[in-house]
Amino acid sequence: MTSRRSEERANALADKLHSTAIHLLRQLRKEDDASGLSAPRLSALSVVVFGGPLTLGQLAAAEQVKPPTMTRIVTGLEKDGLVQRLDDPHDRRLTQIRATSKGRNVLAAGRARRVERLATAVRRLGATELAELVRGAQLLEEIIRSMRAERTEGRSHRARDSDAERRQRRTM
Amino acid sequence: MTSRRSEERANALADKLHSTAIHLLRQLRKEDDASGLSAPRLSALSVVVFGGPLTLGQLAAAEQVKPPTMTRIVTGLEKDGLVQRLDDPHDRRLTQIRATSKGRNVLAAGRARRVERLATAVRRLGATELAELVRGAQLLEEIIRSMRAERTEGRSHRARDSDAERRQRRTM
DNA sequence: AGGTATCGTTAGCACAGCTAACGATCACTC
DNA sequence: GAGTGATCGTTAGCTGTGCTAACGATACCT
Repeated sequence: MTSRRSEERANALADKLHSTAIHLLRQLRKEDDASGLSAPRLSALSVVVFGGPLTLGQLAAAEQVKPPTMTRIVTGLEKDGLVQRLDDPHDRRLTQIRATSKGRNVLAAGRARRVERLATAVRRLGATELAELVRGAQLLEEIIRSMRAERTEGRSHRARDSDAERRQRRTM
Repeated sequence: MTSRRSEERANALADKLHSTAIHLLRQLRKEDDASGLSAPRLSALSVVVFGGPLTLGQLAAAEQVKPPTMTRIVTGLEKDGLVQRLDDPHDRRLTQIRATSKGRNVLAAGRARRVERLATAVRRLGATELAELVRGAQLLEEIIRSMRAERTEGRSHRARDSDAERRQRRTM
């Protein structure tokens, strides 16, 4: 039973999370230049490094991006010698993406640099606040997971049928 | 006294906040098509609506963006009839940006639509969890504020001197 | 073998971010 | 008052990210 009151609070919170995420990323983007890696590239590289070799399609899905977009990101990373494209011997349509040792090194450095400012600020928190923020991040992560799930199941209860919706459905 | 242990936790948290923000915005971006307003435009419009009339430069600063970028965003909003450019009678170099009534209406609708998915997910939380998330958002907001402040003061303790740093300093 | 599906790429669009350079205006000084 | 320098917004041009549409290559399946 969602009361009028708690619904408003949920809306306000959603709104704040939205703008907060925007501003956080705008701040962090400023550190990108230092590592020479943009956010999408850094994020993709991270998946490749930690997620082992995987196909371009899998990588695109993991990053919630369409294949053409990931093609370009990988091309950029490859040009910098951070990842390799490898032919899959079993299915030659696939191209496996693997991190090079340079990629692993750069990731460690770049990632550290990128989060440094954030981590510095986070370190100023007391233990209690840190725990609270960890909890908040955890909740937000679950929420995002549930949002993603919502997109592929139980669509019928959703009323509107915008372009975005149709496109989404088409590409499923 | 920052222990080795808590430093690691801070790094891990910073890392998680980073990727979480990326994924949250990627999800929300999918709703943009529905409102016809991209995230930067929606955000700028929001500032104009709630922050009253303000100059383009102030708007750019508020959105942490360079003036040329804001010029284009405002041009787009103006083309859609959501904001107006007004000459300042006291200083004719300035252009005041003001929201139209259409802009106010569209903001309400678009903003609601954009956060709808997020709000829906948020509403599934229990009261306790909601409070926890509110607290987390609040902490994160403060952290971002402190990050921004750090950029303009006490720069000396920062060791590296990258292109990004230099550019930042130059444009201060 | 032939048709269909899948994968990655290419081409082409829109948008957001930046710097550099410029014109217009203001403010200050001589 | 005239000139000099600062400030504001715009324009031009670059890079990068995201998308769809269309295509070639390969695999699968009957």
